[in-house]
Amino acid sequence: MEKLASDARPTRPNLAAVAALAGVSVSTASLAFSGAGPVSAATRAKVLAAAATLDYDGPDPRARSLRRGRSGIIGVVMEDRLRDAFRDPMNIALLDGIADEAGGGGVGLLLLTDNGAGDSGIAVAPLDAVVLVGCSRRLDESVAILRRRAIPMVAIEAEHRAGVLAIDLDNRAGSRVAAQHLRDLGHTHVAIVSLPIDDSRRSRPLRAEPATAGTGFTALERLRGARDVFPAIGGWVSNGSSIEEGVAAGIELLDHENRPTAIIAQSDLLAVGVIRAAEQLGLRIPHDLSVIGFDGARIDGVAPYDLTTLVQPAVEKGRAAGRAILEFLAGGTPQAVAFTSEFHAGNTTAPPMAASTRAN
Amino acid sequence: MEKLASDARPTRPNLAAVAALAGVSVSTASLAFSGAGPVSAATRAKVLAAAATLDYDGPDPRARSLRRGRSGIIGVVMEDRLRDAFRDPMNIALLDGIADEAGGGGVGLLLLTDNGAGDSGIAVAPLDAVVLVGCSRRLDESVAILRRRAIPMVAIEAEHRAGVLAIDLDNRAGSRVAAQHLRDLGHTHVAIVSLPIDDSRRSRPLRAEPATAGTGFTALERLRGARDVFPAIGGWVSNGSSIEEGVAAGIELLDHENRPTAIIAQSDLLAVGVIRAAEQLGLRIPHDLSVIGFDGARIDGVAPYDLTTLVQPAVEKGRAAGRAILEFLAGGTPQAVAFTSEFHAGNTTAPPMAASTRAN
DNA sequence: CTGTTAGCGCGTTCAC
DNA sequence: GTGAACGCGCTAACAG
Repeated sequence: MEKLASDARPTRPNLAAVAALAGVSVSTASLAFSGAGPVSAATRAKVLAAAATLDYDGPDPRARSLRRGRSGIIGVVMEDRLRDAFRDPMNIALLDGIADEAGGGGVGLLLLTDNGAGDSGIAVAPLDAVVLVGCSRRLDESVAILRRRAIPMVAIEAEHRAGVLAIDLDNRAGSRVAAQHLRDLGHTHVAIVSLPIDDSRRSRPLRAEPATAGTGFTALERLRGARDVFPAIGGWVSNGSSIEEGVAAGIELLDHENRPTAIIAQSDLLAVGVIRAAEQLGLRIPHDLSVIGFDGARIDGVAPYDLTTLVQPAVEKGRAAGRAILEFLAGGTPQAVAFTSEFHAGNTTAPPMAASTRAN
Repeated sequence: MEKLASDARPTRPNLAAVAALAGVSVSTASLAFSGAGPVSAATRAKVLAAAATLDYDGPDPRARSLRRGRSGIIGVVMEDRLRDAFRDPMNIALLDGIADEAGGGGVGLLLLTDNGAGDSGIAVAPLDAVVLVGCSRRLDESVAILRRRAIPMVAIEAEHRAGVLAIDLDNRAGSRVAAQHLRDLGHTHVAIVSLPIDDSRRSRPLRAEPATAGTGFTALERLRGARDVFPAIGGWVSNGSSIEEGVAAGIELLDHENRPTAIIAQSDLLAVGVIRAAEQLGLRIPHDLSVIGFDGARIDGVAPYDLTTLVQPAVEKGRAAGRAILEFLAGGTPQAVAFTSEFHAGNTTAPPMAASTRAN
């Protein structure tokens, strides 16, 4: 009795129901929807009509993905909280590049954050492939899981790992160019404002220690580049790429007697913040202080300055990641890619003021 | 023969294999992983050991999601390209709020863009629920599909639709407050810089036409609010919420004799752009021009101004959406939510200069 | 061109 | 506590 009563379908119609109503077999109905095989126009029409009658609109994505072994979902893993990650325009450009290249044809980007704690969803999401965005060793466990699952991985600017395709940027060489530029101008007292270099996420002075371990791979590489030229360079460790952090760092570094004549900021956002701080302190750019950034973000609000910086191809990095993933999914074996940043000479750097003219 | 040869498993181990090796049944093994049922500690240990031996690490997400009818994925649909959507800090705050509330426990946010063309992935992604972010009628078809699939939908600031839970903001009332503020100060010649109001995505003058149709629901609501106070208000339609667009609009509206004494910008980013444009033209804020924004984005780079604006609870909107979705998924029927924006009196508005003092 | 048959890998009834 | 069997909804082989 109950069974008969519940015959009024409280459940979504399935392909079998449609096929039955259309008077064809399930496989035929399946082909009619996927369009992957030879189906006569008449049959397809019948199937579609039956589907319309039943309010059925295509195969269930979950069953489809089980059967095909593909979900159409690409995971994008970041270590930060979303709000922090998206504050940095480089990450947005990256995402955009990935979406540009791999986002068509029914694949979506699944945003995942993973701080190594384990509840990241990485282990339970139906992923076809993964892009690791600047991910540190904290994620080793997640990476191991994905590797066992044979899910292709691409890492953008991260330490190289077996089984993870690397998309790199010449962070060290670029920073070296920046530092050399300052040295060539005659600067000797130079400080750096770095991106976060470890988990602590505390804004603090940057000592001369090597800081080998740590999570901020990009930050460490850029630091190494600067130290290739100024081995003992110190400065300030920010806790994120933002103008605010740059201002704070700038105040710390500049608001005393023995201030540096030039500052290398590890991102353009930080550089803009440093410039703001300098202005607040009454310093003129570039006469009293040279500032150089990194990224080429073309941030609104730098005006009237044209920031000297290293322009990196952020969108292209994303595109390369997207292409690599498509190639993986097509069964190929994409090659690692290394991008280079390009020095842009703006008007925020100049020779240090001579001591004579310096005193006011 | 072939079958025996291929016995060396080239395929990922599955639960059955693990169970066999552990000498237990599949259901027991399943329970050992999900922890959902009573399993003795000894048995679980055996299962886990077998899993480790086989390099098996937990149920296949695809099969799991078919069986349970849940994928753990929440779709976030935006109409824009990602790069445009993420340029607006409000959208980022929104995402963050959603992730905050619904992002724990193995669910991720799937970014989908849909321009109504149909290849959005919305139809094929294994979604548990969807958040529509400011989506227009162009997405009606996608919405219909989701509705037939009985996938819960939440829409943030969109025209109300049957079967879609609304999370609203008092855009009209807020804009009315802004406009009234200017009127109270004595302004009569006021212009507006609006967000995009249709598909054309062309920056252009805003005529006095009502512009009823169109995709920009939020923009139209805010426009209506302004017209509640200044019925014939005109201005400029931007093609996105950015400082650059604000500058362009500002130049258009201000660089001639008969310029307005106040400008209502539909976003803080636009407002900052307008301020920049005004500065470029040698106008002082707020003496020569009053500017009022919307959002309360606290944009880096407004200094030294404290922008007069309407502060909206963007993160809270996201949180509400996330909570609503969780409630839907728990079988409940969440209620629509309407948020209100709050007027913040900064220092970018003032009475219009008297004619006598005006002519420098 | 179309129908039949077997699973994909798992969770969940039931019994024992 | 544990085991056996069934089916989620679909698609990939093959057979006709």
